[in-house]
Amino acid sequence: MTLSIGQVAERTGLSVHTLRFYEREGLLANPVRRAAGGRRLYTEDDVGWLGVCIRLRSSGMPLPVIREYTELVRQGPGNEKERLDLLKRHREHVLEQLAELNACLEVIEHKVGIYEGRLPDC
Amino acid sequence: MTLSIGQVAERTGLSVHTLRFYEREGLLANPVRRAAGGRRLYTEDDVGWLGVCIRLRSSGMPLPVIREYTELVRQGPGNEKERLDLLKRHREHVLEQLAELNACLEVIEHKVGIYEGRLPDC
DNA sequence: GCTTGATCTAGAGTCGACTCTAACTCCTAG
DNA sequence: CTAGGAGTTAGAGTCGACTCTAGATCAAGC
Repeated sequence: MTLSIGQVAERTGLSVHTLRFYEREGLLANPVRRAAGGRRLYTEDDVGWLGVCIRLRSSGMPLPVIREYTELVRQGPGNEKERLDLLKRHREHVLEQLAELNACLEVIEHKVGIYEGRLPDC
Repeated sequence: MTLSIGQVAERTGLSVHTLRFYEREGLLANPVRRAAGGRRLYTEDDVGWLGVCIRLRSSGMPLPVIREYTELVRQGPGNEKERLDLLKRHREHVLEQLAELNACLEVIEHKVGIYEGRLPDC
């Protein structure tokens, strides 16, 4: 079973523009198949991979780094160490973001506390 | 005691360019004082406020919204409800980001687990 | 007085990540 | 057989947030 670009857009929440853009940027693990006539045919696997990309993006991984990771995957077995390194580096980055966000949350909670009159103003 | 733009840059981690840019964008609660000769003189209060701005920014608040909040603060007492609304809206946004980041972290941990051989590949 | 380094302004440039346009093709329903 | 909607490409445009440049001024040490 294959999906059109419009169906994939609906499923992933990405626009068709963005899907084509991501493809041009080399973010897809396997080249997207084409129907006679040149239209893209996506598989469920493609959608799954896009899901991973979306997660990596939304956690702040730049497109070039996602491409790098994609290329490692595309090359097949033999570079697991590099993939692991890349993921671990990103994990650190995510943990830093979580810490920073929590610090921000504290600032906000504090101010909300003040404005709700639960805390003395400073 | 006052600080030069360079000293504030050092303390906040923002560049002097960014400090001037933020001022132009209306992100400072009080207008920055000037020395004879036109140089900026920052107070500790200014640095404190910049710290808040940095936190709001790093948690994804767009500059125009920070300006909006700044303007409410600048107007003085009487608009606490609006400030509170704005902060609460942002708090929701931060909580969503935390949830999303945690979801990303799970994906990453899962993949790391696979590459470390602790999990069966899928 | 002279040099050096920080600061000033106005405005231009950059960068990442989309987002859209134009001009065309293709498929389906009526 | 034709009208409309979805798809195609190459390339241009936008947007947010900086980041830098040019050319001038200022303050401190020699």
